[in-house]
Amino acid sequence: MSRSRDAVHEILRQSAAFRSAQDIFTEMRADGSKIGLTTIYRALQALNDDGRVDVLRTDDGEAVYRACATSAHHHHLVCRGCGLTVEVDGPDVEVWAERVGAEHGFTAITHTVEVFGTCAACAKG
Amino acid sequence: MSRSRDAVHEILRQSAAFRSAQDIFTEMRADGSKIGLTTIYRALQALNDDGRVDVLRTDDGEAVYRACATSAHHHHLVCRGCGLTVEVDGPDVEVWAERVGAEHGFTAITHTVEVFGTCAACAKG
DNA sequence: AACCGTTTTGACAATCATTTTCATTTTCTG
DNA sequence: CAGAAAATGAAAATGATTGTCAAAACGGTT
Repeated sequence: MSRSRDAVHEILRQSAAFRSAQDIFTEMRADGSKIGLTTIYRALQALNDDGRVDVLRTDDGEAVYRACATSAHHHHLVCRGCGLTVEVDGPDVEVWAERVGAEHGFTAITHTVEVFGTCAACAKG
Repeated sequence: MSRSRDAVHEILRQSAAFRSAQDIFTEMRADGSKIGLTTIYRALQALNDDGRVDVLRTDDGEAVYRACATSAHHHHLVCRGCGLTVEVDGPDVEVWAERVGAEHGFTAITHTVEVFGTCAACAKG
């Protein structure tokens, strides 16, 4: 529901990179929208609750969001330069995480795995 | 150098969990120290620059620190209940990350991998 | 011990992302 | 269309972190 939420979702769909709330706000305002920053935060939170967008934290603690193609469990390969993101799979990693947890008596294992690098385009400068 | 920095380092050494700046501040003040919060932030930053402490972000974006036993590359298995942390190794994961990056033309690959779970003690309640 | 330049420290203000509050507007539903 | 419920935006409140700056602690030197 809600027009704003769809608009925010749409912005994310059109971007291959993770985007911050401020970032989305700036783009939408530039496009003539009168949306408020608060609404964007609410939309992102709702989209995330519904599993429609993924969120991760940058090194400086800012939350960034992305509309991923799949809702299945996956990881990200993110370009440090332009933010270009590729969704990747890591069956071995899933198994490893479970095993490591079990070996130390931990249960209800979850994990976060993100891979960073410089994409081919950015490497050229 | 600096007394405060050693004091902060010492607090971390005595904890198996990741700790926040505020958290460390509260403990030191309770112990009678007159240290300021600013100094703690500076100490943590310096210790991190020197590679003496690891840092990671909680889900709500707070930075938490830990003095790890090894300075070599490793990952963490963290208890969601008490924060108890075990340093773990994942050779397969390193290889996987490199391969995934290379497959997509990315260079200068790095990665973050953290495993969360409930430790045996916390599972008992 | 008194002196002096350097480093460290801590109180306080400033920043920045995010959340809350609250009154207004929009959307639904009957 | 009325009236209730949900959504919105502006502005204030939070909370972590950083910047500022003057006071305090050091270190080495007479």
